[in-house]
This record gives sequence, structure tokens and C-alpha cells, in this order.
Amino acid sequence: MENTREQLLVEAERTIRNAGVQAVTLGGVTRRIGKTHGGFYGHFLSRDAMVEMAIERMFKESRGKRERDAVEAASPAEGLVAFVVHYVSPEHRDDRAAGCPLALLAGEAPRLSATARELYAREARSVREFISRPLRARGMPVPDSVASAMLAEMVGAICLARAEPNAAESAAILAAARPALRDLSGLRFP
Amino acid sequence: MENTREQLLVEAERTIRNAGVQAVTLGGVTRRIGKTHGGFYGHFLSRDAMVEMAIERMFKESRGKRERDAVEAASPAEGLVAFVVHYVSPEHRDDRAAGCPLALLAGEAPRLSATARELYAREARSVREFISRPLRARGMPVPDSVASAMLAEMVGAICLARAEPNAAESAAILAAARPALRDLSGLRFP
DNA sequence: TGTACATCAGTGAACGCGCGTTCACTGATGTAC
DNA sequence: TGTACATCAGTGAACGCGCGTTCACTGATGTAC
Repeated sequence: MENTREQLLVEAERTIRNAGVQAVTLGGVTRRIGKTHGGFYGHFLSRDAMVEMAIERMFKESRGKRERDAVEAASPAEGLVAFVVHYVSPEHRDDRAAGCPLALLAGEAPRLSATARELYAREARSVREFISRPLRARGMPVPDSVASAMLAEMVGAICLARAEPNAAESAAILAAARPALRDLSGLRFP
Repeated sequence: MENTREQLLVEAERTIRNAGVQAVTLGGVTRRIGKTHGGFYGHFLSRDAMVEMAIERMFKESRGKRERDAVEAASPAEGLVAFVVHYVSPEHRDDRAAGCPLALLAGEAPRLSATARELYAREARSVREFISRPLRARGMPVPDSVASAMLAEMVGAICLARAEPNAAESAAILAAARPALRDLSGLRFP
């Protein structure tokens, strides 16, 4: 069944998001979808191949969501503001299941396979373009540079907020990122 | 010998810095200092205890280096500028052996032990204070918030630069962080 | 409609390996006399 | 100065476990006649 393969990928992705790449084990993933580990190699060449495809899936979903939200936005600038404001929100911090893979994999990326690193880099480029486009349209002088700095601020803030055990301090990290992103982008923030 | 214990901690720290916490194995660490794994428990209660102490060591070193550099600086503001400029430099990106633990552990922090997370949080607080002090002295309105945003920018930039396989793009990420940090801090950058 | 057979996703036992941990032992060192 | 003994850091074999991977087998399903 093609369905089993899909279930394995979904479960592998969930494991990566919640516990990191090294937490993906054949026994764990197959057990959690209600199967035994023996049949695994009917679906993938190896554990690493599944991990790579699960990472590819993560990025594809993230990009799809970003594009869908962009279509719904009243304007590119408003779409960007909504994206940025949600990115540094407590909801995004707590939502590992649908959160941005760039932040979730930030620490592990240097140790991923070359293919996975390429996927990571491509996604990062895609997000930077998504940010810079409205900035360029508004006549900002160096939109690429600003977009890069904004992405760094967003990824850094969400990573640090996730690391912080104290709830109030964690919220403060996210709250501090907002005015910084407003100033960097020159956009009106709600 | 107390020296062996120290060697184990140094080697464990190096492993964490270069390959992450899960890469610390008793066999590997003891072999690399030229010993066998059997004697390990004469020095530590468990692998996890050693990992925790190695992480504590990382933070202690980082703090010590920061304070030593601060003493040498001509003024607090100049010390801060030097710190920030070095943080987002290619040298710091490539120097995992002495690099900032906040960036190195950013991805793993949420999965560390409660004690290690506390150490992480304390170090983050210490760095934020180190940044905010000169800003407050110069009369900046919300120095804590700005310091938090600057740390997020620095950690995010270095993590993304390390993840990026393309050298030119990686350098561009760091280069873009500098003017953003200049604008956020209101300081003169070289 | 009923029987015989092919297909193939999934099962479960087995493999070699490295892990963290334990423990009886070794052998160099320093002290006591 | 030389011998007997205590100390104790380090050794190496062993343990149970979970890992990724392999493979002979099962059993439900669909097709052929």
C-alpha cells in the first residue's frame, strides 16, 4: 500500500519535529503507525532515505502553507506582516507540528546529509525572497540584506524562546523581536 | 588522577561542540583521551552527569572570555561593538571549538536536562545583560528589549550561516546581520 | 458460482554492532617498618 | 637502604538492550478458468 509509505513519512516527520532527526528509529516509527519493523524495506531503501524524504516533506509543506497564505492576503505587504507577526508568536513557538523547519532544524542542519542541507538552503532562500519581494516593491534600498537580517531575527528569537524554560522570559524574547522586525522592515505592525 | 577527569570533560565538550550532545559516547570520549571505558565511573556517576558538567564548562568558559574581553576594551560601548562584530564574523562561524554555546546548543536546548536548560537560560540572561548595559548607559529607551532582539539576530545569523553550504551565501547572511545590529543598537560599527 | 493459483504487503525471528553500565582484577605508586 | 603492604586509577571482559538490516514465511486479496 502506498498509504503505508505516506504514514511512515508523516510519522517520521512528526518525530523529527518533536524530538530531532536522531530520534527517528525504525522500530519506533513503524510501531507508532501500528506495523512491525520487518516490512520497512518494502517502502524505503534505508532509514536515512526515509529521513531525507521526511525532511523534504517538511519543507514542501512549509512552502505550500506560505504560498497559500500569500494568496489569501489583501496585499503582499500585509501578507508579509502576518507572516512575521505569526513567526515570532507564542503559538508558533509551541506549534512544533506545523512550525517553520528552518528554526526546527537550525541546530542540526550542519550535520545533515548534503542533500538535506541543500533542501534547507533552498528553503532559506525561498523565505528570504518571500520577505524581500514586498520590501523591494516599496522601494527599500537593500531588500535582500534586510530580508536576510529579518529571517535571522525570526529564527534566532524562536530558537531562544523555545530554549528558555521560564514562560515570562520566553514571551519577552518574542515580544522584543517584534519592534526590531518592525524597525528593520519599515512596515506597519499591528 | 583529577587530571583524567578534566581531560574527559574537555573531550566531552569538544564532542558536543563539534557533533552535538548525542555524539558523546563513553567509548569514544575515553578512547580519544587514550584510556579504556572501564575506568569511567571512577570519575562520573553516569554519562549524563558528564554531559551536564561539560555543558556547564562550556558556559563558564564563554562567560570568562566575555568578561576578560570586556576588561580589555577601551569602553563598555567599544567592548560591545567588538563582541557583536566578532559574533557575526566568518571566524566565529567556523570556530566551533571556542564559539558561543548559545548558538551551538540552540537547536538541542529544548531537549536537554532541566539543569542544562537552566544553565542555558542563565547564560542567555548574562549575554543580554552584557549587551544592554552599555545601551542603557547611553540613554537608550528600552535597552533590555533591544538587547534581546540583538541576541536573537546574532544567534539566528550564525545558525543560518552555519547551515548554509554555499560559502558566498553564508558570508552574505553574516554581512546582512551587521547593519541590522548597527541600526538596532544605534552604535557606530567599524 | 466455485475452485486453483499468483501476488505482495506485512510478519517475526535472527544477525552483528555499539551503546551504557558493572565488576573482578592488575600494576604502578607511596608509605611503614 | 631494602622489603612488605595498602591504595587506587585504570583495564578488559561481560551484561542487557536497542539499533539498522535481512529474510523465509504468512495470509489476505484479486484474477483465471
